[in-house]
This record gives sequence, C-alpha cells and structure tokens, in this order.
Amino acid sequence: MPRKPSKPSQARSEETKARILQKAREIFAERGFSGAIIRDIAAEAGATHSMVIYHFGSKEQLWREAVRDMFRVLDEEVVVMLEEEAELPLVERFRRVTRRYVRYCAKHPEHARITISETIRGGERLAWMIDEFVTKNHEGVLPMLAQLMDEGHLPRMPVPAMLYAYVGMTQMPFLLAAESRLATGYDPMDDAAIDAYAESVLGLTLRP
Amino acid sequence: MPRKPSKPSQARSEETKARILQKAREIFAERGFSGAIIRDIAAEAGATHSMVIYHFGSKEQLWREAVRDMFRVLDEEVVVMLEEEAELPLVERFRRVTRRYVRYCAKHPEHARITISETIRGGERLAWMIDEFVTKNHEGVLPMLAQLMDEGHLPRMPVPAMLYAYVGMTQMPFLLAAESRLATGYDPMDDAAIDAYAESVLGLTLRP
DNA sequence: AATATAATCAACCAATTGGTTGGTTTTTGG
DNA sequence: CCAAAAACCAACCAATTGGTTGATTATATT
Repeated sequence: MPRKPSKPSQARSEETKARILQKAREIFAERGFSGAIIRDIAAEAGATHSMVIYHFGSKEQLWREAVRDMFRVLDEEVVVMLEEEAELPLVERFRRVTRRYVRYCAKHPEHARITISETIRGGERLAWMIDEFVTKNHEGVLPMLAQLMDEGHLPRMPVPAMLYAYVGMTQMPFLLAAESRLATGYDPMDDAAIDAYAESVLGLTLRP
Repeated sequence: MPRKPSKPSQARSEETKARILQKAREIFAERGFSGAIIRDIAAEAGATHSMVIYHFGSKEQLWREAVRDMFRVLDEEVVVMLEEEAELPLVERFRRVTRRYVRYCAKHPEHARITISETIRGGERLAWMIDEFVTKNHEGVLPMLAQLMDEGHLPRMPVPAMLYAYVGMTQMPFLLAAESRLATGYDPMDDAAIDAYAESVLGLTLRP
C-alpha cells in the first residue's frame, strides 16, 4: 500500500487528480475494468502511472472515484431539478425528467457503459455501486412509475419491468451508436436526433 | 502461429472443441475480450490452454468462432421461423417474433453482453461482427418496422431509432438482471416473468 | 502390428501490468 | 531563507498471460 497524502493537498495535485479522474472514466467505460490500463490512463492525462497509484491508492480505488464522480454528474444534470418541479403535475415531471435523462445518456454514454459492464461482471464492485448509488436512484423513480401506471399513463406491468424497459430504450441508441452509424447510417448522437428521440421515448411510454 | 489441423479431425477433437467453444462464449460475455483469460476458459472446459490455441489458433479466432456460433443460435431460435410465417398478417408476425426474441434474450444474455461490450470498444472485431451478421439481420427487421409504422401500428419516429428502442427495451431487463435482483428484488429471468415481459414489450410498442 | 498423423500436455518465453521503492523537485509554513 | 511535507518520476519487481516448442499419447490407415 502506498502512503496516502495526509495533509491537505496542493492546487497542483488537485489538477492532476481531476485530469486523471476524467480520463479514467472514459477509459474504464471504453475498455471495462480489466481492460483499462493504468499506464494508458496516466499517459492520456499527462502523468505517470505511479502518480495514479500515489493519488488514488489502487486501480480499484481509482475506479470507485470515477464512478462516484459519474453519479454526481447524473444527479446534477437529471435528478436535482426534480425538487423544484415538485409542484408540477406528475406527467409533466415525467416528461421533463425524460428529456433530461435522454440528453444525459447521449452526452455521457460512459455511464451506461460502466454500469452495464459491471452488472454483467457481477462481484464486489457491482454490489458497492448498487449500495452506494443505484438503490437511492430507484427510490426516486420506482414510485413515480408506479403512480403513473396507476393513473393509466403507462401500460400496466410490473414496475421494475417498466423501469428496465424505460432505461433500456433510453440508453440503447447511444450505447450502440457506433453500430448504428456503421450499420444503418443513422447517427443517434446528432443534436437534433437526441431531442427527437426524447419525444420518441415519451411516445412509446406515455398514454395520454 | 500454431499449425492448423489439416486433415479431418477425430471425434475426440470435436468434443473438446465444442466444450471450449461453449465456455468461451460464457466467459467472453462475462468478462469481455480482454478480461477473458484463455487458461480460465480451458480449465472450465477441462482442457489446457495450449489445446485452445491448438484448436482455434489464437484468442481472436476463438472469439470469432464463439460469436459465429452465437448468431447461428439466434437465427435458429428467432429468425428462421419467419419464413414459415410469411403468410400471416404483419402485426401477428411481429408479435410472434417479439415473443421469440424476448425468450432468446432471457435464455442467452451473453448475446447482448458480447455485442454491447464490443460496440463500446469499437475496432476491428466490431466491424467484422457487423459485416458478418448484424447488417444481414437489420435487412430483415428494418423494413418490417417501417411497414408497421406506415400502417400506424408503431409510433412514428426514425426507423433506426425504433429499432434501438425495441432492442433496448427487450434486452435491458436481462442484461441488468443481477442489478434488478439486488436492487429491486424482481427477477426478470423467472419463467413467468419472461413471458409476461414479452407482452409488456408488445404493449409498449404496438398501437392497435 | 507398424507407421503416420492427430490430439494432448508440460515447460518455457516474452510482453504486459499493477504495484513498490528510493530518490528528486516543488510547494508551504515558520 | 530553510526545513518539512507533498508531488512527482524512473527503475524495479512479481504475477499474469498469449503464444511457442518439443515430447508423449491416442487413433487411424495400411
């Protein structure tokens, strides 16, 4: 185990850490945990691989920090606004959160990439991620879906099934963007396509 | 490069190859290409890692054979029946193929796992996979979706968007089954849940 | 049965990679 | 300005891993 910086860090350090963290998120997303190589992350961030270990302790820790950062951004860009929207009618809140969520998925496809590759893998990292972030998010979304279903705005099915259908249709075009471009010529990452897709998701789910 | 078996193989060899191939598919799905370790695949198949190289030439080749095998099964379990169903009304064909596809995704979650992890990664393996299999499948599905949309049975949107929404909602519950069980207690792999989910997908997509 | 060929294995090799160590530079605080 | 601490780097280490080699066992053909 490397020594941890115990005293408050210098500004220089913070910058390096931030650079490493961002590249780490990209590379973990693209190559998965085992495929991501510390030296590559370091090189792209303009650092050495021993700096990564110095700042984060281990590959595992680095991954955790990257994931934490990712869920923080999700919160910022999608979830927090829900509080100010508490007064709006439920269907309208759903429309807004869906539009934000679609944009988030397009802007940060790493999110789905990381969660999926970890869920496939199973194991401790997944358990940690669920405990730390996923459960909390579910607590926000599941009741909303349940109520929408009760009111007849969503087709009737088990609420978790609805959730995964919703998440699946929202994320998949951006997750498979490379395939879409190569195989159909359609680019789901295009700005106009993203906004149009949010409406398509609403069209598939909501029953007016 | 190892020598290739040039003469027709013995029965013993075929069995070993088949065992290796099946475990390879599982392990490639679970850990991704770089995370899958030849020695592990070999051990699980009751062989040595040099046997894997002997029979398949390289890790890359092994992966290709595993993927080929996977798309062969998809064809068998989902696609071929479409020919006998040519006479049925389009909506009915869509219902049937959807039910088969949902069952396939539940039974072989490796499929989505492998295609997604490769699409995320990009590169030559993805290009090969698309060229060899995906394009051909799209040629079957896209016109079907387009016509259903024309006839008002599906909400209007770009056809590729509809395809990825459809694929996404179909695959995601099984892709994230581990998360679903851990975070919500709902097991999408349960037999009754699978059949119910096929109807849910139809409920989300089809407009009667 | 003898011989050739295919199938298998154990030992080995070189490259990769996560992590360690010890020393050098930079920053901070007195 | 100077000493202590933090940031950083180059060299190193040990484990892992894809692939090779050479010998050994099983099978098929004559």
